[in-house]
Amino acid sequence: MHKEAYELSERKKLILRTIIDAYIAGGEPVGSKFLTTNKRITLSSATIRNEMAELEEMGYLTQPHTSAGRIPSEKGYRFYVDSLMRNYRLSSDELRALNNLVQNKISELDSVLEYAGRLVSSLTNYTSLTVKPRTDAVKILRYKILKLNSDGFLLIMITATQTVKTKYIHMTSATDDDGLIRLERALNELMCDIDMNTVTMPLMMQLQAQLVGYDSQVSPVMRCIYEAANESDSGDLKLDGVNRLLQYPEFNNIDTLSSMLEVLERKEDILDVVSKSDKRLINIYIGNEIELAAMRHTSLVFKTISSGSHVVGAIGVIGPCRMDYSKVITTVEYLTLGIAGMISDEEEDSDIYDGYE
Amino acid sequence: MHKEAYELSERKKLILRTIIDAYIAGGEPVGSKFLTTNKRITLSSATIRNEMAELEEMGYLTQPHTSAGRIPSEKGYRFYVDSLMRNYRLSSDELRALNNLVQNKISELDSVLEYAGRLVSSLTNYTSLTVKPRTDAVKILRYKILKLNSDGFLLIMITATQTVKTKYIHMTSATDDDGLIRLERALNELMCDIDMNTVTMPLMMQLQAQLVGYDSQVSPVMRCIYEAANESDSGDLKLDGVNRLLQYPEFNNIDTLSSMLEVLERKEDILDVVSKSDKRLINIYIGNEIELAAMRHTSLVFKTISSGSHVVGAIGVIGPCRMDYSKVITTVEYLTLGIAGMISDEEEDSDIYDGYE
DNA sequence: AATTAGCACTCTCGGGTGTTAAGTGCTAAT
DNA sequence: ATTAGCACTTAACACCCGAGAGTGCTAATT
Repeated sequence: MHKEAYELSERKKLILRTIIDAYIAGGEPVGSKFLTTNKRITLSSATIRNEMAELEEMGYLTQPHTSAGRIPSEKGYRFYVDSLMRNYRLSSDELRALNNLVQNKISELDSVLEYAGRLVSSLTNYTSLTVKPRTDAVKILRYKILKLNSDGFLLIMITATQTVKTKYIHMTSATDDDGLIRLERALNELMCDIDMNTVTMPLMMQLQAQLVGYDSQVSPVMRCIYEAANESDSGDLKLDGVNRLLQYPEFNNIDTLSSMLEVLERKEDILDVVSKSDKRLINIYIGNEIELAAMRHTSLVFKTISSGSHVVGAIGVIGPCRMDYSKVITTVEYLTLGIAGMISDEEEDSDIYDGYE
Repeated sequence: MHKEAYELSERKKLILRTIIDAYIAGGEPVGSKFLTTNKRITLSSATIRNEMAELEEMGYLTQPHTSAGRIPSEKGYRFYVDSLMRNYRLSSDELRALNNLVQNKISELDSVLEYAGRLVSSLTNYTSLTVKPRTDAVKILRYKILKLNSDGFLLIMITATQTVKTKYIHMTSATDDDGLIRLERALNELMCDIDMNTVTMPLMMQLQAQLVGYDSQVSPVMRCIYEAANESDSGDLKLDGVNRLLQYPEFNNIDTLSSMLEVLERKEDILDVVSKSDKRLINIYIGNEIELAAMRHTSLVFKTISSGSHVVGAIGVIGPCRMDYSKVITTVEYLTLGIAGMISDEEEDSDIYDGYE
């Protein structure tokens, strides 16, 4: 699969994997002597040292200083994630917690994501992130007008993405029922399924023409429609368990921590990364693999949740490069699949999206 | 106003104020020698030392260790805020930034709060917080039913707080228009302006009775109404500029920082404090004045934004006890007033709340 | 030819020590 | 009542030293 796979002997792979496992678990540089305690490695420390020196030369390991053990480099982690890592088996407790959330069928996606974030953070002990995707400008398929009282009416818009938006519109001058019916008809004739940025003067004039006598209503209505169509939910990123990062020695340094918090606060950047990501597979960014300079010492793992063809959210984890990738990946994948299933179940009940905001 | 005001000679007050001003500005314990450089104080360091010793005995100052200068105690800060502090004058740059936000009439309250938070944080250099209040279970004043297609209809609910909620309801069995009209009428007769927790069996049976032939529709509708009424927007707290706290030496200690982040993550606690606060004046909590143990070393300043009689949000600042109270108070008050004004302007345009989510 | 034992070397970490600077409290003089 | 002067306390910093961990290299062993 990878060129590197042929570059390394089985023995080197074993040593590399053992080192990375140990470093992920303990967080301290791993020395040759420690490796001799591993049952699967029956070599003297000297031989291991030679192998480690070669692995370092090849770029899989680095040394914090000459008299310390080795720690994985980014290339090392990458190879580990791609080829070496063992599958994590969720414990029964963990499974129970995860299933609990999925089966508990909380109807609103927002709260599902909130609980999911909290759960992922507590299970993995890293910071979790949940994303609600941005919804771009949207086309409106159909209009309904509902007179509420003598002062105004409710404009109901059904969008192309099968959601409903409503706006209350205050009537500047009394408009009789006939006017509202004509307005509704005119909107449905002229303003359906078009890109709001292409509304031109001729169209506007046509609209005005159809509504002679009620044209004072047109401009507030148009404003509302325009707003509703462009209400781009710019995407929402929520984090949970930020303070968990503090327990890892790599963030005991104030500078590292500071740059980390800065990243977490630049939510647009993270949203950008998520929006540009693979929508079907799990995404793993290790250290500098992400373009953000301040994320040099952190890794990001996430997966989007899809319902049918469209993305409804994403769940992931942010933590140190020394992350328990195996556990994180398993947890995130299990949960995203579960939530996707839960949503598609729900959609069987109702074709249109039930409950929106 | 305060008993303490009589306890202190003018000279003590001058010394105390000068110490607190200096400590807020510099963050380092203030010694007697430094105070002699102040033009308004024409005393020798020895005299000042005596006064400082007395102020310490009275509880306004403390000493980190015997050979350090003095720092204000919580009592000291409290007295400073209540009686000693000078008014801060916003600079023209600051005024411009603040006015810019207020005059820029962004229509959605959400984005206004978001920008306001960012602005407050950047102007004061502390962490800002913005709160959208929780909306409790709500009574529904009126129902409208709108048939969208043969599969289902839209249930529109106008609430007592003048907002509109809609739910799409899937029809299990085909229901003709007459059924929907009768459903709407029955809901408006029986289910208006009542507390959802008091819906009793007799009421349910009455409802069923009015809808003979269509009763299969009743239970999903009831479920939706119940959900809509109890969709308690549990309040939303957003923070901005968390990383700014790192620049203050009081948070250079990992433990302090950790407990701080923990507090920031327990948003419910902060929401609680805000919801129980004074709705008209600015609220200032210094250190332990707040019940949360982990906030021992932080202060919280905030003010709610009201439109007419109801609270639409709150803006504030979290920072070290050594906070530039004067600047923070002025900034927060100016901005909350500005936003309140901006909202009430808007409400002149439309009686009902225009644009909700 | 591959592996291993042995050893000199390097580097960090923690503890101990001495010095410096800041600031105090007290006493006696003004 | 105020102040000068002085002895005292303490944190902070720099410095040194030894212990411990781990390495790379060489020579011996399998």
